[in-house]
Amino acid sequence: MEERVKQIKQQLSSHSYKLTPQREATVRVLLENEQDHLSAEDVYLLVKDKSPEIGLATVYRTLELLSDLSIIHKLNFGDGVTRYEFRAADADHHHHHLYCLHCGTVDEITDDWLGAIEKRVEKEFDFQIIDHRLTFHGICYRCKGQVKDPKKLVGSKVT
Amino acid sequence: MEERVKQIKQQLSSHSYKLTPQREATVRVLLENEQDHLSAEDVYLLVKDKSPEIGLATVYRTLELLSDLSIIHKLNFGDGVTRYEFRAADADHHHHHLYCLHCGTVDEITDDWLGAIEKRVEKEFDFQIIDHRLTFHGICYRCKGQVKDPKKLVGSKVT
DNA sequence: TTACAAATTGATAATTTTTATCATTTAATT
DNA sequence: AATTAAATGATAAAAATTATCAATTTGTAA
Ligand SMILES: [Zn+2]
Ligand SMILES: [Zn+2]
Ligand SMILES: [Zn+2]
Ligand SMILES: [Zn+2]
Repeated sequence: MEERVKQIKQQLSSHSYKLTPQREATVRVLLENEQDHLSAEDVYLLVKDKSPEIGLATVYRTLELLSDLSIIHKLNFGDGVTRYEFRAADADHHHHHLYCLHCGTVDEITDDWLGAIEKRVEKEFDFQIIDHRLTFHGICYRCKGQVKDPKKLVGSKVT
Repeated sequence: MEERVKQIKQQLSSHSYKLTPQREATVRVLLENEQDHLSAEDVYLLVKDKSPEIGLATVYRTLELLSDLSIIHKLNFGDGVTRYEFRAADADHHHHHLYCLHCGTVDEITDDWLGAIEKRVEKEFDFQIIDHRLTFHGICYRCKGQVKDPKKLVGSKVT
């Protein structure tokens, strides 16, 4: 934790940005909820618990800054808000998501399974891949059996 | 074209919805721009050219309806608006997208390359896949060579 | 056809999320 | 300490989407 914060501090300062108390509070909330996919509002409320003086605009600015520096990732699961999560410190590419259409849970595939497909894309489309997003929409193991007609669930809920 | 419209009319009526003139105009715009990924505003402006009396709310309602019935797909490339495109009439699953971080163009991989990965997901995660979204972010063949430091492009532009 | 009920529409208000503005505060530098 | 730049908080503004509601259209039944 302290190690991660220190590392982020260095990433910021290497681009001439400071790790202000507000930014640090935001970073810590993201680290403490690393397995979640928090919206800006989520982060704001969690930060406010500890540092009630922080403003929403600062949280938005911090998330944008961390995203610009590729310290965190922006995600969108079609529920109207942008969500954020840490990038794996080492991973070049992004893990994958399993989005349950019944309960809304987002599980993760932490490995990158797209290596072979990416090679094909680069070759067949002459497309230089920098990043990717892969999300499966369906029914998670928890909700198995609770859904009569899963096909019905697809549609407006998903982008 | 007429065939597709007729087919959609049947899909609607099988769920007790009517293909009103406004809905038909919207469907035709989507069909005429099938290779694009239009936003609601895009669709609205195009429909308005032919049927100036249509209201924006009706376009939103129609897109939502078509999406609910899985006649069209909602997409999100992180530019703040939801985009729409027809589902391949036959395809069970969705094609993939190549989003150029330099020029914003969206190209398509029309085949589904995820078959093997989906089998793995279903087995290893006990997750029943209904649909998926796969987008690669990078530099398209048109922009090749025009970008000095492609890694810099990743970040805030993308969800 | 006429009468009636339900579905749909258009105009617009309201909501939601995100960004912009700007005066003030904080931090770094001379 | 004085000077400059960076960052913040409050809040206005923008942008996209959804909700409301009176009016219109459509389908059905007498
Ligand atoms: Zn579930
Ligand atoms: Zn994740
Ligand atoms: Zn390009
Ligand atoms: Zn497409």
